[in-house]
Amino acid sequence: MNAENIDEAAPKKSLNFIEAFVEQDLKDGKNGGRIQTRFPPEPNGYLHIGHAKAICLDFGIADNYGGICNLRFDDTNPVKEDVEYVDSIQEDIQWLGYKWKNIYYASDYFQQLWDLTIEFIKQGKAYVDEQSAETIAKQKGTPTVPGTESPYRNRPVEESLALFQKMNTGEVPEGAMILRAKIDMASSNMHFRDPIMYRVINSHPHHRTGTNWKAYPMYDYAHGQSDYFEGVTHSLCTLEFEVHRPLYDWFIDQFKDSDYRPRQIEFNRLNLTYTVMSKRKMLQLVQEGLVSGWDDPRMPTICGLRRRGYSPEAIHNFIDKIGYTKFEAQNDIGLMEHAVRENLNKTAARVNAVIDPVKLIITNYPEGLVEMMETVNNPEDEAAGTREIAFSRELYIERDDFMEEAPKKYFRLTPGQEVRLKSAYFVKCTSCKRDADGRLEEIYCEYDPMTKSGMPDANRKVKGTLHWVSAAHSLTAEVRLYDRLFSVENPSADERDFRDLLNPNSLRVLTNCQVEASLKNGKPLDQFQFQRIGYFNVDPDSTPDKLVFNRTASLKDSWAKEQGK
RNA sequence: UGUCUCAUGGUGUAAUGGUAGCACUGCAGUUUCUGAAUCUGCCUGUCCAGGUUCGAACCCUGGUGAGACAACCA
Repeated sequence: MNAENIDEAAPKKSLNFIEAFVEQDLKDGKNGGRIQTRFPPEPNGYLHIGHAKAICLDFGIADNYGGICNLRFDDTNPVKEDVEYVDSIQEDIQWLGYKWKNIYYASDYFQQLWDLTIEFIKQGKAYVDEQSAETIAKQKGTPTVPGTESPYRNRPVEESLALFQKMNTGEVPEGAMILRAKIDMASSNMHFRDPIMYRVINSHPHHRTGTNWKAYPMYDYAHGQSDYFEGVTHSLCTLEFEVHRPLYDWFIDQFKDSDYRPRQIEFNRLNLTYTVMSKRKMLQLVQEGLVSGWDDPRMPTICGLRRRGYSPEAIHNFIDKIGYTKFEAQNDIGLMEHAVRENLNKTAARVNAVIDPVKLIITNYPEGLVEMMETVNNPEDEAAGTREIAFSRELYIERDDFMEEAPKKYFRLTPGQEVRLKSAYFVKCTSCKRDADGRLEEIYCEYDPMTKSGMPDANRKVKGTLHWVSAAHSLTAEVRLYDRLFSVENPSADERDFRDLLNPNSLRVLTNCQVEASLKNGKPLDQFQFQRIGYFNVDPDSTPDKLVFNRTASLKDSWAKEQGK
């Protein structure tokens, strides 16, 4: 490459294939240069991290190309839908930082769709089929065997028209009649074998239209037409809809009356290792009480991640890292953890907490003396400032920060080895006391008064640094790490830090967690492990299943231990 | 024995006819007031076989492998 080209080449940002399509459409002058997308959830569950991937794309494309993105609830099946979900979906999208232009509901188009369908039937392109679901399924054939035509296929238009009207009055029981498009029972694409356009549902009222309608349009019909009504230019969806695209286009062609046409483009859905993302399974976890709700921190829902301490930025970072392609991928949960660490390391305030405390007594430190030690709130953000924490003769440290007989690479407290107490002094262990069962009760050590933080001697090299709380100044909290209840009988935080715990700050936390749940059929649910290292959002109203923990040093150890290494 | 889609290190992704690059993981080292984070280095890749071309991850042909499709779900 010669010198002239370098300047042009350098800033070139690689596009994902969808952006490339959009740019090509723009270049071709399609749809008058308009860009419009939509995020079309069915309100039948809470949004999860997989939806976040779609949301970032739908809203992101609109933002990047000066277009608009609407929120549309695909509420064509009242059996599964509920306003609870409508509300939570809106909340979660907003939390992610996106603003839709308009909110639409597929149910808003029921009348329009109905009128269109009447015309469609009059043209002889659809018929009412009165066969049972089983019969129809049988006649459909298989992917390799052509289907057979329904005996009702060529019934008079007037008859279909009259029956279609009846389908919506309530006199037709569910399952007795459906409206089918007359296409091709021998098509190699199963979706063309006279697809169902309308079915009767009168067992459940619709969450918005109540009992006004008894006949409801199916996805394949309603979705494309909704896109068309709204002026969507790029209808982005996941790979499993690839086979539906020809039908999507077919229905558009039947009704379109201008040059404008929406275009469906598919991308790969998010598959996260160790993570259950099926709405059906998540619903089961909620209904059977295996989790505290859709926002249980172990859930991969947006609200669960929010409670777990993920920030919208962290989720955006993660989505940016994984990309959009045409093939199924397995995304490592580690990548998501990396994204959240990257973000929260810069923003989360740290506090001290001891989970499994053991008393550390500094034998040469004056009894009754209390020194206030200054410590930083966030080592990666000077603006976060400092706070003071009380230091005294008797402290608590983490039980596994001490080993009487330590292996060579153990950098924490062990007899004869000097370590730093974070923001305080260097101490050297002299001895320890054990109870009759050999359980560690107290550790004794001596401090070096010349090594207080900030003093010249504090620059001396030590291998290890430990966190601690002052016994007399600490408070006890009952904390739960996900499914594990840690009842800390001894104080777990100094007073100052305990107040921090009640602040709505993101805090680091250790979250080793494995859940095994059983499904109704007795088969074990995929063993899933929601998070190894995580962060927690602590809010004042929260129940005590929150834990603050400022140490990351031993995470690798504890994880290795769990793996039996 | 159909139709559609896809195939790049362990994983995730770039390169769209012109030097296979980036990130995560792993390993090694560095640094740090907690072994995290940071920083550095290393390892590892174009599914196979032909063809077109000066040149192929990319275009063509044929294999192989994977996923989606047979809900009155979306």
